[in-house]
Amino acid sequence: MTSESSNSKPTPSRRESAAQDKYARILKAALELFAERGFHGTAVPEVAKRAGVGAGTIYRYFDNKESLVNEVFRSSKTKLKGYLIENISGEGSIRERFHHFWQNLVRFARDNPVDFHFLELQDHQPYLDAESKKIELEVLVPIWALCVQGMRQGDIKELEAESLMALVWGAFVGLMKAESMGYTKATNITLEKAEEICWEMLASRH
Amino acid sequence: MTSESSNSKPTPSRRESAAQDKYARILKAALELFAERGFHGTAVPEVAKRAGVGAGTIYRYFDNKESLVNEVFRSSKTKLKGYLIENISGEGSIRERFHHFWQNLVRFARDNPVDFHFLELQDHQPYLDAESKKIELEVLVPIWALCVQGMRQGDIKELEAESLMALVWGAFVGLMKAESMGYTKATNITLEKAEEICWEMLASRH
Amino acid sequence: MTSESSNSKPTPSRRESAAQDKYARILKAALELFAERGFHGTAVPEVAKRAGVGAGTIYRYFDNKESLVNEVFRSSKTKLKGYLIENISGEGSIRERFHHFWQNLVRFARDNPVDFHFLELQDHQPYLDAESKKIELEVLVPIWALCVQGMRQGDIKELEAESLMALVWGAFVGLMKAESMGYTKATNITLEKAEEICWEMLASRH
Amino acid sequence: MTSESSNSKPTPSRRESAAQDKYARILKAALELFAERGFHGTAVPEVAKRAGVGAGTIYRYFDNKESLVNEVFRSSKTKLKGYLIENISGEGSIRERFHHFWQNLVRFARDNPVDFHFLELQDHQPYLDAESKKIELEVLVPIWALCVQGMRQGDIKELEAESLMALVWGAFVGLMKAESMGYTKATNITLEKAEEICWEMLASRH
DNA sequence: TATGAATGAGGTTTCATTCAT
DNA sequence: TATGAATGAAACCTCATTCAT
Repeated sequence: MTSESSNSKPTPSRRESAAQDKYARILKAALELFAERGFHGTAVPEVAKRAGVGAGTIYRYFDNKESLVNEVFRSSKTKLKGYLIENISGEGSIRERFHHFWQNLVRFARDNPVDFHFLELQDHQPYLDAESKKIELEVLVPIWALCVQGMRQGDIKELEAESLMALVWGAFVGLMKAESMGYTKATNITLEKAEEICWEMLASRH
Repeated sequence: MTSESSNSKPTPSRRESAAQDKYARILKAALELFAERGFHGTAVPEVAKRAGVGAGTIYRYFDNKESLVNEVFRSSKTKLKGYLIENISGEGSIRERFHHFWQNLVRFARDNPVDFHFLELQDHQPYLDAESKKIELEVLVPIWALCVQGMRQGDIKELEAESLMALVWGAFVGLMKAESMGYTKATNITLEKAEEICWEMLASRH
Repeated sequence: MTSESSNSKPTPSRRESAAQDKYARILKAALELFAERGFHGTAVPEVAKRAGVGAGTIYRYFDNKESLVNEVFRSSKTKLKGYLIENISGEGSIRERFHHFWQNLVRFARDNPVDFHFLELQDHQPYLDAESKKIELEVLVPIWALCVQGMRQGDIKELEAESLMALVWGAFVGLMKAESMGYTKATNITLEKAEEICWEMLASRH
Repeated sequence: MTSESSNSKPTPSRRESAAQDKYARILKAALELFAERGFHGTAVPEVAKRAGVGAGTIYRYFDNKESLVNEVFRSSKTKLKGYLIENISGEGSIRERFHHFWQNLVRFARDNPVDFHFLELQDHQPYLDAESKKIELEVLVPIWALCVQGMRQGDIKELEAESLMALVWGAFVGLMKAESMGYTKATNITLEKAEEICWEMLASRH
């Protein structure tokens, strides 16, 4: 009996996976709409419609709209975190590890443009709860570690790590934003040059 | 006796200035709330309350909420434009002119933190009208000119001007955002170092 | 010294006539708008604008919007009354007097289409006050008298006078309404034939 | 046990009929209030209250207030159309068919006084949409056909059909209006006489 | 006396959330 | 469990009326 068979008595796992699918669809629909129109500009029934579920169903998976946006935020941030930690900690020179960081960022933005847009082009502060703020920090930790180690080794400038990170991150976001507004096209070449430029922002001169 | 004295005979200018004052108060209140909660997160009567006027009064000065946010946007962008054009065009080395640009930006963000927050931390695209988009471009023109001239003189890297601008602007915004989120404190020293760092993003190496 | 001279001390009569003019302009503007959009569909400031006066001025001449519409109603009904009483009472055969009545009605509708439209195409009941209802009756009296006398003389059918009047009046209104809706064109010939037809509604057959 | 019994297992049709009932209640409430106070004089929440539903519910069944009034109009006109077509086309003498027409009109006005009042005592032009205007014409077609055929047969006067119709229809409306204003009482006898009188308006004299 | 800017109550409409099915 | 019809609070906006000038 295959899993597609019309089993009239659904197994727990079948049920569970159906629920997981529904949860995922709601999250995806919410992400898309929040990214496009912002939190207050998005109606819950619209999310339901796009997710292909009833409006009431959303409230079986999420306490309320604010809870939903926090889950979306955590989902996107967690995804971002997954990209960023690849090949960044541990071995290799600081330059090499920065290269990985940059590529991770590029990959995330290319693979998940909607998540990226949602995370960077909104002001989430008004509705973020404690757990979401915690995740936000977790994303930054490995980058911060990279900066601090780079400073200790003398490869990175002696400036507050937080400020350096903010400059580099901001530069990347600025480039993506310019692209999304149609001011420029972030080609691979541009992004490679941008990497070099941003590295020079960090690198101490010997 | 100056014209500001409590003249008991109301003149047209008195009325006019009362209206101007009211207009300004509405614009200010709207800016503050839009910056804090976004367009959709702000209710018109809240704006009215903060401006100290009746809800209906707003509609004597602005056609509708969308028109209001566009006027706020134009007001902030125009203010920014005013800051940015100081000492930027014309004489001096590219480095000097970049210094002025950076200082103008810092001054604007310091003098008008709410305008800065409003302009940079929202996604305005959905409601911007043609006139607002025009102003948006006007702000960028002098910076673009600086980049292009710098390239011609060999002082600035050979990369699309739009991308370079986006990187520098983004870096600055990133720093300010980090500060507003409490990650760092953008002291004068930090900002000076940031200027140097950002200049190096632009500067070609001889 | 002409009446147009810039006399700084207006005579009482000058003042009075200025006031009368303003009153008349308000009444006219209100009539036009009420006829076009109905009572609830018309905004008082619109009336003021069309009358070329300030919104507040209306409240110097009329207690409130309801009072205004009643004055408009009385004004139009009084005008109608003036038309209707011409050559109708007193001498001549019933047929001749009916002819005058019909012509009066036609003249009124032709001379004052807006008044006619206002009086006949609205449901005034909800806001008419006692005085207005009184005038409404006054308009009907001479016609009623004509009917009753015609009955006594055996020229008019033996049916309740009120019903006969209603049929004839309704027929005329129906014709005018059909014209205003574009279903037909009430030419002089049509109106003459209509007169004959309506007379036959009333006339007893010998 | 009939299908109207209190079936404890809700069927789609049960839901459907509940919705139909709600739709009908809203339509009825709207008709009553529009007839009484006109379109602009009626507030949507008032309609909701009278229909026994929440204010928001109305917007699940109708796009907006204007759409609601058009549906009410079409509903009433369709009802009227249903009455008017009975026994009017086809066989019988013109006089007989006019008799049916008149009786249909009387029956409609007696059975549906609110619809009649709504249809005749308002100026609908400002908000009628194309579909509503189409229905308006459809109602008139069979009467118009009756007139034209009567003319061909020499039974009806040689006057524009539209004008004749307007006179007769107007006469009837006048009578009903006079009754609703308390000027007269349209008894069966009055109505029979009125029929005869109106027929004479149409009938050609041989 | 005349004005029209100002107001807030009330209009139309939307939407987060609930609950009967 | 899932639905989506229903709701009423609250959104945006209008307008009858007032009142400082």
